[in-house]
Amino acid sequence: MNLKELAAALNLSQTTVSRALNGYPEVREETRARVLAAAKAAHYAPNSRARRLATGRAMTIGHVIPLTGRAEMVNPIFADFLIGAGEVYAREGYDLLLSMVTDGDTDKAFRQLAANGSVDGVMVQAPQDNDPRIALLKELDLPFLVHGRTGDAKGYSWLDIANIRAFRRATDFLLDLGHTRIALLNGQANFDFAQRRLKGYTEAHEARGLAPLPHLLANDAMTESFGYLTASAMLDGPEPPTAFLASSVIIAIGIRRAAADRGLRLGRDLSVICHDDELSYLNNDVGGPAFTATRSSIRAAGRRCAEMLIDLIRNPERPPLQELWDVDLTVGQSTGPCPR
Amino acid sequence: MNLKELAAALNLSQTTVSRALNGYPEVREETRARVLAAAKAAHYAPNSRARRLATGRAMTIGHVIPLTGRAEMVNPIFADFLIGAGEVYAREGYDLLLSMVTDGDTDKAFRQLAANGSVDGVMVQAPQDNDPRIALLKELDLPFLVHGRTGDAKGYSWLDIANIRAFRRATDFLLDLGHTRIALLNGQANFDFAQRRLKGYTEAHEARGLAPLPHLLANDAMTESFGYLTASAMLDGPEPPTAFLASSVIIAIGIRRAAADRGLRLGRDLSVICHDDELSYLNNDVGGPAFTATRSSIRAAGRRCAEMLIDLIRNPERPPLQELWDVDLTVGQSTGPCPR
DNA sequence: CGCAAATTTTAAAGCGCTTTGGGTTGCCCA
DNA sequence: TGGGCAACCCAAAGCGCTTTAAAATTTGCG
Repeated sequence: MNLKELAAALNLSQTTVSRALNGYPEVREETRARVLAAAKAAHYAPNSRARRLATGRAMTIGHVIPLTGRAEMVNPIFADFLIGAGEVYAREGYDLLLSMVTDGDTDKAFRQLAANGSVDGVMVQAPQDNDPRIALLKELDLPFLVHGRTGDAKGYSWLDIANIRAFRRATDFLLDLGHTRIALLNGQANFDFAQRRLKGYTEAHEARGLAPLPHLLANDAMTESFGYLTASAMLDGPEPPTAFLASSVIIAIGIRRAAADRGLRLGRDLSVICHDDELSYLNNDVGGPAFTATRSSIRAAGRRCAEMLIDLIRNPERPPLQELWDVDLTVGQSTGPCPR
Repeated sequence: MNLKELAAALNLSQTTVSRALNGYPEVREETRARVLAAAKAAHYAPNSRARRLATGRAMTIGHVIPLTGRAEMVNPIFADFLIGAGEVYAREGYDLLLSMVTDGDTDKAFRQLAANGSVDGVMVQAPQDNDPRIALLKELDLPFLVHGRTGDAKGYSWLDIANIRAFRRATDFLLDLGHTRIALLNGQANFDFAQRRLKGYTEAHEARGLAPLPHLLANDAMTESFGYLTASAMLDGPEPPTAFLASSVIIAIGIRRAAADRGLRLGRDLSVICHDDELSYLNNDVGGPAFTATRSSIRAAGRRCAEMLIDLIRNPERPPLQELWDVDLTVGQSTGPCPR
């Protein structure tokens, strides 16, 4: 059943039927009712391919996930983000086009999307310093929204959390407890968020005249094994840390395993703070939060990012939207005063 | 730049240009070369909306993710699956349309997809018994592939792992080690895979004249907190288990936390086996596998499912494709003989 | 009651591509 | 010389919708 047939069955023109269906005012309410009833009865749904061609809008938003060898670290986080964004897209009538590209092809993917018009806008996640994607998307004149930010963060729209402040806060909390050997297990160094977190960590130290210890800093994809191996090595090495700061719950879980292996009790023998994206399957709150954590729901971020991007798409002339979310520190069972 | 302009610039008809670009034989190689060069120079890419309308193919595959209150458990698993599938789609020129729907609307979502022709086929994950989606998709005549299976598993295409065998194997392994109080922390009971795993577990017991202990069986969304809370309760309860069987690494991590809280060492005081989907950020293999596990890469499953689905789309008359993957048991550090 | 204005409906022109069904051209061979 | 056959190329007809411009109908009002 297509529009033509439906119109014929109703003895109306395609124009009128189309207008009735799309809520245009120039059709009598009685006619509209008739049309809607017939459409429903016939299970008519406009062909989206034709509609997209006719309107010139794709009603689709693209998420491009680069698959580098290692940065699939994005997974646990990107999934929840995706779900948040997807909820909003569904509500607003947008489709979500997910594109997996091998790392070097990100450029090509964006150009392709822009050239063949299969999306109205794209979401950019986890920017690195001076991320080339931003310049490219500006050049392509494709609406986009960055989750995170980079560089001077001017001239484009983004939503980010206050990483510096969060990690400064977390570090202060540990310093206040008397810890001085605090390890930082961070994400890969080229990500902007990792740099900001390091900055917060460093600032907290410097404010007290302390210097972070280089042997306690590590960057890598945020996997459980990174947490486990690095914590193990640090704990077994000289000048072991008495506290860990981890950029993700997943890393913290690895740290916890390393601690357990050594018979160390979290919160007593060893302190751990992590950044908690509030992943749905890693709820940190059951029976009181397990990990002391800086928290910010990545899913909520996905939702808000989607809203902002849609806003941008609908109002192309809008100046950049920028939102900085503050992050709170939840004290859990994984921290305690520095032993001895 | 569109086809018309490109053709005009080349002094050729749209037909010829289109054919040259799409590799049809009835165009001279010299002409084709000219066309390709011009297209490249002009950064021409055919408008996908127009192409889809003209060909009648969407070149898109749909994944519909139901967002029930709790089954967002799917997350960690669906993300890796998605990545695997996405790799194949990209290679084969298909787009991936991701649709988040609130649980009751799954039907509507599928009907919509079918009616407005925005996808050529859909992927179905985590079927429940007698999953209504399967009947619906048959009725809608939309190609689909099920990851998992249900019911008699005839009459439609699927890829599944040998859940019964895997869990029977794992249970036997624990029984062989002398464990008799083996807890099973399974996924939600309505999922087909959970039922099969329970079956494997039960069969292993019955083969030795043992009966599974009801108080050691639990079903829920596969989160860390489910593992933690349930294991905690069981360990503190009467007749505590000496071994756990978990349907996911995430659950096992929760169990490990419960064990650590009680000063129990895995592999010595308590044994744990889990099913490992080989999630990229939860590598179980660093420095020897942490958990003894039945393993099967969910990402590889995603890849294969995508290939099968595309095959189905391209050859609509093909009889159902069905693949059952065997699962191997990797012995790690989390299991040992029953203490005492 | 009649005419202009407002309301409702329509025919037809795209949107940018693919594809059908012919045309041309050039070459070979009788 | 010309008929037949490839090899190339093209005009035009869709694909199913939206939207413009105009026609038909109804309404308002002196």
